[in-house]
This record gives sequence, structure tokens and C-alpha cells, in this order.
Amino acid sequence: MSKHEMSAARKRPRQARSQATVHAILGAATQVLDREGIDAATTTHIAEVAGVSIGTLYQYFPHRDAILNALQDREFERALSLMQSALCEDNLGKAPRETVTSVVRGLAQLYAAAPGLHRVLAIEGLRVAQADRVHAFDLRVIAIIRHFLIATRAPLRRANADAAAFVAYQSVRATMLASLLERPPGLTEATLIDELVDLVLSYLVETE
Amino acid sequence: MSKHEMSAARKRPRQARSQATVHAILGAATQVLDREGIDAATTTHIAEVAGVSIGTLYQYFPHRDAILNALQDREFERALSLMQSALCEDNLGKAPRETVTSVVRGLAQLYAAAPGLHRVLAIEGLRVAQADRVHAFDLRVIAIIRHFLIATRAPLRRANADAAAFVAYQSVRATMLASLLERPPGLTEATLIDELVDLVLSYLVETE
Amino acid sequence: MSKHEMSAARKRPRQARSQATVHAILGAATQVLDREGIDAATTTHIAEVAGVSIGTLYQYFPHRDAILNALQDREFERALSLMQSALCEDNLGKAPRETVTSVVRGLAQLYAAAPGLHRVLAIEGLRVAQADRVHAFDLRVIAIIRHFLIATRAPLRRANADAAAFVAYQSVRATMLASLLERPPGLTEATLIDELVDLVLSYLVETE
Amino acid sequence: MSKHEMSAARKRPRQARSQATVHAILGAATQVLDREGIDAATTTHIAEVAGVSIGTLYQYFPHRDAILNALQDREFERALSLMQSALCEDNLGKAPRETVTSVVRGLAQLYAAAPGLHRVLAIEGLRVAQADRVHAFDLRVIAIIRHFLIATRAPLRRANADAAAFVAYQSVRATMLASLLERPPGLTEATLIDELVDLVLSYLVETE
DNA sequence: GATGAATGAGCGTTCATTCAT
DNA sequence: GATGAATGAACGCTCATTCAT
Repeated sequence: MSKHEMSAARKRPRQARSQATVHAILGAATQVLDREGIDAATTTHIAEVAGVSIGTLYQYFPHRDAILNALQDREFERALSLMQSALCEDNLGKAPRETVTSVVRGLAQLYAAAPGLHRVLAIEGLRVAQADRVHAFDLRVIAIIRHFLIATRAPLRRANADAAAFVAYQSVRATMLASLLERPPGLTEATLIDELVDLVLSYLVETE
Repeated sequence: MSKHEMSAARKRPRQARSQATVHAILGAATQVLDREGIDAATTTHIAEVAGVSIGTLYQYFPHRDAILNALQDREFERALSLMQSALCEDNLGKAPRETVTSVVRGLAQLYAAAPGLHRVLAIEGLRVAQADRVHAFDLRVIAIIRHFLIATRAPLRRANADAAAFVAYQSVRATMLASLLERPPGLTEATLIDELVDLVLSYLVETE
Repeated sequence: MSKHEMSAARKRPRQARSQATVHAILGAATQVLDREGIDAATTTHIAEVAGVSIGTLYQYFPHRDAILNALQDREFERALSLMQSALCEDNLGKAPRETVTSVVRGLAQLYAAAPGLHRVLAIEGLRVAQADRVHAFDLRVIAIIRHFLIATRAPLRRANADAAAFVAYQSVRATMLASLLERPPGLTEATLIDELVDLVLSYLVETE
Repeated sequence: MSKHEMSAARKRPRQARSQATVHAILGAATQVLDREGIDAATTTHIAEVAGVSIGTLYQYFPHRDAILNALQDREFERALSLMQSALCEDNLGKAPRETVTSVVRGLAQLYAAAPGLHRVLAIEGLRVAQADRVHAFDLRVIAIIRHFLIATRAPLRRANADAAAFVAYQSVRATMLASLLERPPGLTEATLIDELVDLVLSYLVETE
């Protein structure tokens, strides 16, 4: 441990410990959800796996849903930052296929890392109580995509950028999740990526 | 109701009563799921709304999940018969846009009739225990679509018919559900249908 | 069917039918209890096996326990008539071993015919609500045995005939049931009978 | 309580609390079973009488039967230790009547302390699901008795030690329970003990 | 802060019993 | 009389949450 870290630790010993505890709980929740599913994700079980008491868990999360929300937020942020890097201004001039491929491939990696977790997060995202959170996330996704669509030099086929962004994103997201959960015939991960890239490209971009 | 059905109904008044009760329970379940969500769909509440006792409910359904399954099956069958009529052999020569439009429009009607219910059925379909049921349904959908794709005279762009069927179906299904639940900016139902038809057409069919 | 029987049947057609129904229900109850145990002996299941409706069952038995009571009574009567014939006045002069053997053997047959049923009846007999019925039966058993003990010419060892009757009867009954349910090592049915006869004889009778 | 036990208790106050709760639950269960019978022994009622919530009850017992099993085990162990001390090697030379009397008297005390409980435990022991537990207990009882019978210097009448042990034990056990539950005429506790001692002695031992 | 024993609302389910047909 | 659809009290059990230590 470097001096810098030590002084930081000494300055806020509670925060450092706190963060470690929060991290352990979220890690445990992720593991439990991914491996055992949502029915096994009781507060008691998550606390056990995290190696903390149930009382401690409730000191960091006001209720069970707050844990799921935190996990959801983490994945939301990962997806957003992924898209933001792929669709940033520097890439406006790249070949459309290259750009789309990098987004699709990134999302595929995200999902494949923990399919069970994303299954649960998809369920969670469909609950009525989550509507606002999901909506807010979707608006941010749409904004990123629309912003890129409007600025790109590629010849676009869609007039309604908002609609196009929504349709493209939902199609990729849902097909990818369904594919991961069902592994349907003739659909390896590579094939899936190719198909989704084609789907999005042919929908969005003028083919010469 | 055909004469045959009528006479059958007259012959067994008890069965008629039973069917009315089953119908009431399924109706109540649909209503509860659509309006109040899955957490409100307790056996007690469904029985209350159906106007029957909890005991009666259990005389017709062995357990709570059997009710959800019955509802799921009903929607599965509706979706399948919808696609089967739109993608039947008689329509092989029709303009692709017309065919795709009729499928997308049909699904849109199905979903719009009870978006809340389809939200819950989507959740239900994501549960691990439901994997086989969903998989079986998906295989039937894929079979119907693939069969049409292979037989149609329209110039196809996809080599892998299975993959194409899966991707097209999942994209339409999920985007439609998400749209209905979120009503994102610039996406009326009419726009959505147009966009999804374009999505599917440009993905599947050679554009001249 | 003889004329005599026919006229009897014509005179009371309802009673004949009734008796057949009662018989069917008791037979079904016996079968269910013996083969499937008390947990399977729901009124619905008994009615099913009897081939009558649940409504009919309740026309002949006011409540579930009445069925068990009827079965219990039947076995009570069988045991009593068994003992009565073995311990009747005609047998007062027989060799004690012969008399005891015939009682023990008779009880063994009764139990072996339906061990599962007797297991259930033993459970039933232990319930608080059954105390009076069991007590009444025991008093009749004791009376029969005591009557024989007092009258027999065999040289008795017991001063208290009531106590002796009770102890002898309970010992035989319980050991027999336990043996049937557990089949303990080294205890075939024949051995069991020999041991119980020895037990009773050495307890009751002066050995020369 | 030994020093060791005390220090262990002081070291873990939580465990002390837990043990108190377990004790309260078992005490409540004993009381309910003894006074109100098995039908009143619902989890809710036991928890109420114990002064704890239903949730607490389930923190210590995985299911209702585990409570009954714990009680059964306790009585099993008491009976076994009783017999073991009475039939230990030190007593091999004692007068048979003395040895048998101490066993019978011990069992009588055990049963008389809570006749209602033993009534229920007898019921419980007769259930099919309990067969293995009861069988295991019976084998231990038989082993203890047989071991003594084989080693004793008293002149035995029985060739089959296993059978003799089983018959003697079942006879004493069942007669005692029946007597306690029915209090039949002419059978005080003292008389009962005398009769049972005579029963066992005359069955097992050569009378001079 | 950390602990984990305690809580209790609420769930899914069973089954003896009733009564309109 | 016979039927069986309907009833609902009551059960065993779970698990998110609280709070005294």
C-alpha cells in the first residue's frame, strides 16, 4: 500500500471500508443473480455470500430493490459508456459497418459476461415500478444514437432519428438476450453479431 | 358457436358451468396482470376479482403458475395463428411489404389489446422455469417464418433462414413491447409499425 | 337370486341400494387406508375409489370421522367375536395353550389381513376424541377375558382378573401391531405367535 | 451446570439466547401436545405458547415435523439411558425382579410425567414417514436388552433373545401407555407396575 | 458501525363440508 | 336420492425488514 493510498485511507477510513462492503454486497448480488437466479437472491443469501451480516447489508442499502437498482445502474452505465465511445465524434467518419460492429460486439460482450444477470435485469426492467428508471436510460441511449445519426456523414435512410434509434437499440438488445438465453439453432455468437450488424445497417444506411 | 358445440354444451350443463368459471378466472387473471402487474396476481386476488372462492380456483388450476401458463398459451396460440394466416402459402406471391405489414400489424393489435399483460408474460417468459415453454414456442415461430422465407418468390438477402427468422421475430416482438410500455418520443403506433416493417424488409429482402 | 331375496329386495329397494353404497364406501376407505395411508384418505378420494360422488358419501356418513369410526367398529366387532368364540363356555375345559393359541392366531390373522389399516386404526384409537370409544371396547374385551379367567379350570396365577385381562390383551395387541409394521430381526409371524402365547401363558397360568 | 458449560455460555451470549428460544419452543410444543393433543399443535399455536413469532420458530426448526422429531428424540434418549443404567453390566448379578422392576418403574415415571405427550409420540411413531426413526430406536432398545439377557446369570426361558427383547419391550411400553390413557378398573399405577414386572419375569425367567 | 435474533404480513395450498341443480 | 361445483377456514412456510445488543 503506497503512502498516498494510506493517507487517503486514514483520511476517510469509514468510506474506504464502506466502499469495500458495498462492493462485496454488489459482487455477491451479481454472483447470486447470475448463477442462482432471482429466486435465490434473498437479502439473507446475498449477505451470506458477501460475508457480511444482514444488518450490515441494510446499513448500505435501504431495501432489497436498492441492490438490484445499483446493479442495474452499473450495467446501464457500462452500456452507455460503451455506446458513447463507439459513437463519439471521432468516429463520425468511419465506415458505418465498423461503427455498428463495435457497438454490437460491445453489447454482446456485456451480455455474455453474465447472461443470468442480464436475464434478471431484463425481468427487473419490465416491472412497473422500474418504468421511470428504464425510460430515463432509454432516453439517454436514444440521445447518443440520434446525436450520432444526425452528425454522421453516412447516407441515412431514416427520417425519424428518434424512432430509428429506439428501434435499432431495442432490436439489438432483445435479440441478443433472447439468443443468449435460448441458443436457438444455427445461431452462434459470431453469426448473431453478423446478423444484427446487417439488421441495423440495412435499416439505417443507404445501401449503394 | 356451431350446432355441434351447442348440443355438446346442452348435453353437459355442468361442464358449461365449469367452463364459465375457468373463463372467469382467466379473465380475472388477465385483468389483474394487465392493470396491476405480476406482484398483485396472488391467487387470493385473482379469485376475488373472478368472483369465486380460492377453493374454486384450485379446482381448475393445480397451482398458481398453471394460470399464467394458460394465459401464456393463449397468447402464444394467437400469435402463431396470426403468423400462420399471414405467412400461408396463398400469400407467397404477394408483395413482401404487404405480407410483413400484415404480420407486424397483427402483432401490434395483439400487444396493444393488453400491453400490461404482455409485459407480465415477457417477465414470465424470462424465468428459468419457463425456458422450455418459450423455446418450444420460438421454434414454432421460426419454423413458420423459415418455411415462408424458403418458399417465397421474393428475392432474399439472408442465407441463414433460421437465424433470420429468429432475429426478425425477436426484433419486432421486443421493440413493439418496449414501445408500448414506454411510448418513447416520436413513436406513435403507426410510426412504429412503419419502422418495424422497414426494419424487417430491409433486413430480409433485396431492395431493387 | 332366490325368491326370498327378491322379495326382500323389492320390499326395501332403497335400503338394499343404500347398503350397497355404504358397503362400497367402507370398502373404498379400507382399501385406501390400508394401501395409501391416512393422509390419502380424503373424503374426495374415498368417494372416487368407491365410485360414488362426494355428495352421496355425505348422505350416508355425517362427517369424515364417521367413516373411520365405522371401520373401527367393524374391526372391534371382529376382534370381540373372535375372542368370544375362543373364550366361550364350551372351551373352559380345553388346554390353556390351545385356547390362548386360538386367540393369538385369530388376532394375528385379523391384523395381517390389513396391516396398513390397523396401523391407521391404532393411530385413530390414540386420538383424544376417540378415548370413550376405545375405552368402551376395552371394557368389553376385559369382560370377556375376565369371565373366562374366572370360570376356567386352569390354575391361575393372577389375583386381579381385570388387571390381568387388560395387561394380556394390550401386550398381545401392541406387540403384534409393532411386529407387523417393523418386521424386526428374528421375528417371523410364526415365531411371534409362539412368543406371545408363551408370554400370556406364563403370565396367567401356573406352570407345573 | 459444569464450569465448562458456563464459560461456553458466557462466551456466546447469542447462542445462549438462541438456546433459550429453542428451549421455549420445545417446552411449548411439549405443553401443547400433552394438554391439547396433536391437532392443536399447529406451528402458529406452538409459537404463540412459546411467546415467539412464527418466523422465530422457523429459524430454529426447518419444518413442523422437526419439532416433533426433537421431542421424540428427547424421549427416545431418556428411555434408552434409563434402560442402559438399569441393564448395565454392574447389575448382571442382581435379582431379576429387582432389575426388571427398576426398568418398568423408570418407564412408568417417564410416561406419567406427560402421558398426553406420549400418546402423541405414539401416534407420531405410527406414521409411515417415521418408520425408519422408530425402527432405529427399537433396534437400540433390543440391543440393550438382548445384551443383558445373554450376559445375565439368571436362568432364562427364551431361546430367541431378539424376539424376547422385542416382545417384552413392546408389551411393557404399550400396556403402560394404554393404562395411563384409560385408567382401566382395578389398575392403579402401583398395580400396573407389579403386573408388568410379573409379566416380563414369568416370560423371561425360569421360575423356581 | 456491526450483528443476527426476532418479527409478522402475506403467500400458496388443502380439504371437509354444503347446497343448488 | 345423487351429483359435483363451490366454499373458506386454516395450515405450513418465506423473507424483507427492524432493533436491542
